Amino acid sequence: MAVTLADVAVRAGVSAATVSRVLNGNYPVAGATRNRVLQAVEELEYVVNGPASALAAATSDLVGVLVNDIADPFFGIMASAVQSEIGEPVADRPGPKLAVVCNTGGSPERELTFLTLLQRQRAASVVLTGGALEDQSHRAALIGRLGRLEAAGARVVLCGRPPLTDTDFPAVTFDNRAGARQLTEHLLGLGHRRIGYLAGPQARTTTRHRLEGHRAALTAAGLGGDASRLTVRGSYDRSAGYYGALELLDREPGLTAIAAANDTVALGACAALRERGVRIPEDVSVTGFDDLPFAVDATPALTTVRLPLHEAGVHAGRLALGRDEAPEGGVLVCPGELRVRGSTAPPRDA
Amino acid sequence: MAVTLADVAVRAGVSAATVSRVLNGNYPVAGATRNRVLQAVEELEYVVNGPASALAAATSDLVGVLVNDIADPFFGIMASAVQSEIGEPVADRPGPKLAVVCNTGGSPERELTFLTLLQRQRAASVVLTGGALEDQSHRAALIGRLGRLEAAGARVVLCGRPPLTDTDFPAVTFDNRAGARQLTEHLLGLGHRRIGYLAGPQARTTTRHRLEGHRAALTAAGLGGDASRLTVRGSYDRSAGYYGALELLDREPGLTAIAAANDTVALGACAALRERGVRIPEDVSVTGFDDLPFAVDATPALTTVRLPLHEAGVHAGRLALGRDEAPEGGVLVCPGELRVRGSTAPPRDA
DNA sequence: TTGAAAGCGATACCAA
DNA sequence: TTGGTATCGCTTTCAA
Repeated sequence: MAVTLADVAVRAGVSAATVSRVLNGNYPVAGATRNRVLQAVEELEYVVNGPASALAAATSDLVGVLVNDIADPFFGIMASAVQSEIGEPVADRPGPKLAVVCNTGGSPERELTFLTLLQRQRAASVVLTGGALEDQSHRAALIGRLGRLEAAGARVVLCGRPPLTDTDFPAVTFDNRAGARQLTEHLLGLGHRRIGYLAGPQARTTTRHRLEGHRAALTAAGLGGDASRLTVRGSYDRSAGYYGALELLDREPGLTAIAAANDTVALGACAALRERGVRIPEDVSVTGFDDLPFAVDATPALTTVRLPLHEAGVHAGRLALGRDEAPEGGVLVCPGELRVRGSTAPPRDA
Repeated sequence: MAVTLADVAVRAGVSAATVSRVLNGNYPVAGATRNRVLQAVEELEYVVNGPASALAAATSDLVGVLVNDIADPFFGIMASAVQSEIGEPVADRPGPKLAVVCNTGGSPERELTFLTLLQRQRAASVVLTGGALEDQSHRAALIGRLGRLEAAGARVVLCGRPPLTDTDFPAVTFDNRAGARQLTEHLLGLGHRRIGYLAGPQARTTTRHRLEGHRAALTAAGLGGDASRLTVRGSYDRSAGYYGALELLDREPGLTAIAAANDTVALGACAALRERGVRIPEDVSVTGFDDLPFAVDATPALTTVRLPLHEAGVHAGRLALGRDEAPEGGVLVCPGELRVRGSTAPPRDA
């Protein structure tokens, strides 16, 4: 049988209550007693029984992090940002928390299922990252689930998706519209006129907002007419960028630039262009939306809209821990900031 | 207060024991009773209390997956393979397990710490993925931790690292030596004679085995003399590939090929070369070790040694679940398989 | 086939 | 500053 708190108590010659107090450090204990307890813990190699303590305290030290695609470095960075934030020992609360990374794969059902699983584990908090599905019935189901989670004592934080109306869960969001607009404006400023756009999957907040920003820029430049012909939709992965770029070249051989809804897609597009013998950035410029270390040096011509993702993850982590006040109106917007990296070539016919 | 098993029992007009039996499905219950219980569960929106059940049953349905770098798609793929193997999450049945992805960042201390946290959660099993540190004292500490985990009832599986001598934890491994050797032999077969090598971090099993394979190929070709001059060490990330490639070009301007210890490093190398105006694959060929969807179309000239990663994850998942017999001697080797993708150009002076 | 009741291991309240 | 002890919600014999 495993060593229990009672064993430690006997060894240290104190009561179970005292051991618990020492371990949780949230109650005054005499120095000498304290040392004896710690020594007993050491000698017996005692490891707290998480479930038992979660049962008694009615909360665990698990933090759920829902991601759309765990193989995408974007989410990897978010997850580790949250983990490093919650992993540090905190003054007011005992015990480092453990992040449970749940990969929904973008599936709404799995999103709901994971939330139930996390509720079952009595997760201390839950961070939902990445774009949300724009679907009324899913939205309703989601709100129901999150409401029950909150009622069960969990803290809910949205990170990278807009706040849920009719709820007041704190949200850390990006200004996707403005960012995408800046991105396209930048290309326009360089003289590009035939710009393809690789959009994300249907009915996602990020997809829509970024596309809106892109179109707004085009329209302002009097190029709104071509917009829909030069937009290809796909998922947020590399293959979408690959096939999307080929499709764009097909539709418009005179293309001089491609803007992608995220960096992973942009990399796929670069691959397709290279395979076709198209030079980057001399024949076509490719730009992606995120700003991952991942993408930084992969495509030297990449123009990125800087979104402090890591920082956002930390914010979400703090909110999940309850260390920050929820921001004004429950929403914290991480502003976009344009950053041009390497050379972004002018269009061929400029 | 949250809905409990007792509430469901009252509602269904049965005892708590019966509800438990219905929910766990591991005991005969009359059909009618069963239905009444399930209906009550539905009506009350009952969610099992994981900690309570883990306490009573002395085991949880958490499976820990330790990874070296969660932002590396390699580990993302491993993690999701394990997750999908241990069970498509289903809310109403306690069967499916939940993967807890722990990012060690390659730090030995964090590795140990996470293992303690997982033991505390009474994890049903633990999968350690990726190369292991070659350090006696860490190895001893690790064996101690894993032994205690096992004693506490957890199943331990190694995936992508060699078996631990003096223990009998099942292991799923890759033939890193043979794979790396094949990779370099392939380059040699194409006529390359000045081949740079981007090795991984010090004291890692994968680093050493792959380097040995590479050197064996060079030595067999009578090129062992240049090996150490043309080897640069770094971490397993993109920037290591970036700076490593620049360093290699510096040391040997006449370089015609670069082999990298993994795909992420290879991509970094490609970036550096492009930035320097070196053509890939015309001036220099770059090859990476893994075979990730991630890398597949990123570098068309990439020569890869195919390692069935997903399959390895599945194996690890099965072993973690106890669904497979532990393989002979506790070790399952996933053989390497050479696969050439795209064109790998001949050396300039060939 | 079902119910009653004894734990599982830690927490926190109430005394001392 | 400490100890005793009643929970917490579920699982699992043991009886019925």
